[in-house]
Amino acid sequence: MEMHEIRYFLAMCEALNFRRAAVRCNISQPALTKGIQKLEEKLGGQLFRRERNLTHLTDFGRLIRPYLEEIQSRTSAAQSAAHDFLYLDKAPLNIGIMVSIGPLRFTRFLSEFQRDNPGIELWLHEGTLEELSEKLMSGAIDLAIMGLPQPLGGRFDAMHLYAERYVAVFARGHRYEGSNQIPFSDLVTEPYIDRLSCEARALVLKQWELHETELVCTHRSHRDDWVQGLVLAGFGMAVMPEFSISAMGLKSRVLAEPELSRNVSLVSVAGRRFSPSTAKFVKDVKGFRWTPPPGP
DNA sequence: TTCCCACCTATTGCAGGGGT
DNA sequence: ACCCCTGCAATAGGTGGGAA
Repeated sequence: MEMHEIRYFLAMCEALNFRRAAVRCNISQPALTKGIQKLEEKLGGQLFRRERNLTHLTDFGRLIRPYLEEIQSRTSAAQSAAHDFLYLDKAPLNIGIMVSIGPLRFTRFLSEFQRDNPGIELWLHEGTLEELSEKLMSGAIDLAIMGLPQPLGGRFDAMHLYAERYVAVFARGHRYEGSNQIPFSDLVTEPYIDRLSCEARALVLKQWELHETELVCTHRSHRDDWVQGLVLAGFGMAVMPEFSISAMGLKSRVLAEPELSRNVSLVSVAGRRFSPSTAKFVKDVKGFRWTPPPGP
């Protein structure tokens, strides 16, 4: 069954006249007749009773009509959805965000992006490095924001956004408050709260080994909000990227000897063509000033 | 694997004609 | 005069083969 045949049929249902229906469809009357005949042939029954001024739908035609109306309605909806997607109106955009990345550095960008692109519906998906890599490959997400201790290999392109240092976080009144920075050797004597989703976790834990000190780990969690809550409650200190701190009242100092940092990047699948909304996001990310100029 | 071209087939629309 | 159908030509679309 062809779409134009359905269109001709529905025009005939309205006009109940071959000539007038043809005018509505912008075709000649014989073309419309042929179209209706084709449809009748395909459906196996007569749709209209041809009686000059009394041309009308047969019982068979009345039975078929709602189904073909449904097809036309769905087709219009599909065309409308396609238009919205291509012209960035109600266009979905799925972005993966690594669990260890805090919203702090993104709120200004996201606010500008939403203002400039009100038609793009942003969906944020949280996940680990492995989970987001898999979702990128399967197409479940279009882009991912990842913190990378080292460059990604394989089929991925990574666009550098900003670098962030790792800091020690602790509660108010902790002895660290008196220092500008905390050397690792000073870290290993404190009760530690283990961030299981941290991509630098192995590097951090190695410090206890290097300093031949026993690790006193009071709690372990995949969730940064819980880790920060536990630190605030005085259970111990934790190590995390500086822009991942979200809890009010939490204190932090930069880690030193050695310094530890990571690159936050926008990751996409190499060689894969972007959808319009993805292309716009990448363009805006490129144009955004991720590292603010040094203040006065 | 992709692109281009030639050839074949199907579809569409116009002109004209028959029936009422 | 109006409504619908038939025959024919133009056009669009599909297929297969060859080149890059």
